[in-house]
Amino acid sequence: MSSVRTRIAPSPTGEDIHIGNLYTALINWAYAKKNNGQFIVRIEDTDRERYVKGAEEKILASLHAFSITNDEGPDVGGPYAPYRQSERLPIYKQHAEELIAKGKAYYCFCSKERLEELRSTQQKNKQIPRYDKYCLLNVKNAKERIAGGEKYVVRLNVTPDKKVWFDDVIRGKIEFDSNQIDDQVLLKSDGYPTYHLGVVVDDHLMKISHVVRAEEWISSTPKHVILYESFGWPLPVFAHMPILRNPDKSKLSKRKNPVWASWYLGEGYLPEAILNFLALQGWSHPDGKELFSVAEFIEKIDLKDIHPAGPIFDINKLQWMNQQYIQTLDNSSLKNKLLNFYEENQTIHGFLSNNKASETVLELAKTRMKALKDFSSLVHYLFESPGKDMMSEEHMQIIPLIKTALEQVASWKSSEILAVLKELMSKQSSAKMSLFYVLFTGSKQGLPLPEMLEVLGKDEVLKRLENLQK
RNA sequence: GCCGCGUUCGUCUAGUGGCCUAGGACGCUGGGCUUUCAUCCCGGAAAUCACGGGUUCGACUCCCGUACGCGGUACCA
Repeated sequence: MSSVRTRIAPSPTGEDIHIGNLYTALINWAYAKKNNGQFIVRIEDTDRERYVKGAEEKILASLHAFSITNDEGPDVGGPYAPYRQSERLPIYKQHAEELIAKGKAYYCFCSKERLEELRSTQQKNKQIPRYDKYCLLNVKNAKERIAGGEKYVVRLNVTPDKKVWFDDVIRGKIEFDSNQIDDQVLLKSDGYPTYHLGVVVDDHLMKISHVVRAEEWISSTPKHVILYESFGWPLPVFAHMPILRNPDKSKLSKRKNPVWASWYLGEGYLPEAILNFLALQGWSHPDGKELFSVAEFIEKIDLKDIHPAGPIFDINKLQWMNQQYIQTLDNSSLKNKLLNFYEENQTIHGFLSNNKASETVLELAKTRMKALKDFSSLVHYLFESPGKDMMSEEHMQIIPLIKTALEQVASWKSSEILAVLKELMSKQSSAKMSLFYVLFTGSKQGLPLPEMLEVLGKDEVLKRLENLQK
C-alpha cells in the first residue's frame, strides 16, 4: 500500500489560521499520523491582492502551538520543495503550456470589460455565466501576440456534454455535467496560477494521496478532475469535510464569530481542549467518549466516519470542555500554563512564581475557570483591596464586628477563620457570608473566603478593614 | 436562476431494517453536597427522527419527490 500523504494549503490572506482551517488541519494531520504517513503544509500565496505580510509565519506558529507538526513545508523543507507556490511559478507555467500543447487549455486575451459584459448579458438571459471560448475559436496568432508583449491568461478547455464525477469518501459519488463547468482561468495574467492549477499540479508533484479539504471545494473539484485527466495523472482520494458554521448556519465568519486560532489561545483555551472539541465536530468517538486525547483521536479516526452535515460552532461546549481540561491539570502544569499566559502581567506572574500560597490558590481556582483568562478576575483582589465606594451601609455596620472577631483568631488558618465567621453569623443576623465577600473582594462571590483570607494574612486583612473605616 | 451538498432534542452527536415508547454530551432546569461561587453526584424538561409518497411482515435506517438550509457560480482561495 502506498503511503498516505495529506496536506493543508492555507493562503496567507488573514491575520492567522482560521479555526475552520485548523479543523481541516487536525483531520489531515491525524489521518496521516494514523497511517504513518506525512502531513504537509503548502502555502498558497498566489493571490497578490489579498496577500497579508506575516500571515504565513502566524499560521505556522499557530499550528505549532497546537502541536500539529508538519513533516514538510516552507519552514522545514522537504523532498518536494519549495512549498510556497509563489516560488514555483515556472512549474505552473510549464504545466499550463503542456496542457495547451495537448489542446486541453488555451490562451485568452479577453479584457475584463468584455468578460463583464459577457457575464451580464448571460445573466440577463438567464444563462449560466461562463466564458464563451471566444479566444479558443478566434485567436490564431496567440504566440505572436504574446511575443509582442500582450497580457494573456490560460484557460481550461472544458469539453461540453460530458459527465465528470469523482468519489468522495465522506459523501459517495458526486457527478457534474461538464456544461456546468466554466473554462476556468488556470494561469493569471500576472503569471501566477489560480488555485485550481496550483493545487492539482502541486498535489500531484508532492504525491498527496488524500485531498481532505472543506466542503466549499466540492463544486470546483470537477475542474480538478478534468485537470488530472488532462495531465494523465491518477486521482487522489477526495474527502470533503463539513464546514463549521455560525449560529445562523452560514459559513463560520469573522463578522459573526471569533475565527482566528490565536484568539482562542489568547482567551486561554487550551490547545488540547480546542482540538478535542474540534475532533467532535462531524465525528464521534466509537465509545461515545467526549473527552479524549489527540493520541486517542489519531488511533480512532477514519475519514469515512465523518458526518457530512455542517456543525454550528458551539462555544458553550468548548468552554465546558476547556474547564474539564483545566481542572484535571495538576498544580504545577496549571501554574506553568498560567505563567506563560500571564507573561505580560507582572503582578500575577510574580505572585505565581514567588508566593508559596499560590499552590492553595491554584487548587481553588482550578474548578472555577472556563479559560485561563478567568484567573485574573478570580484573584485580582489579592493585589488590590476593594474601595469604600463598593460598600453599602450594611457593610460598614458589620466592619467593627468582624474586625473584633478576626482579631481574636489565634492561629491564622482557614479553618479557624471559618469557625469565627460562622460564629459571627450565628450570633448576628445581619452578618451574612455574601457581605463578608464584598468586604474583602468587592464581589458577592469568589474563591472560598477563609482560605483567601489566610493567603492574604492577618495583618493585611485587618489593615483593609481599618482603611475602610477611615 | 443554475449546479452541488445536506436535514435525528436549542447545540454537538449515537443510530447502517426489528434491541428506538430514539441513547449520550453541552446548555437549561429541580435537588444533594457545601462558608459564597464553582466543582462533584442524583433527577427533569427537551427530537411526531424536515415533510409526502413508496419498498417491506416491519423504516430514523432503503428508493422517489417536495420543502428548507448551506456551499459554489471570479484573472479569491
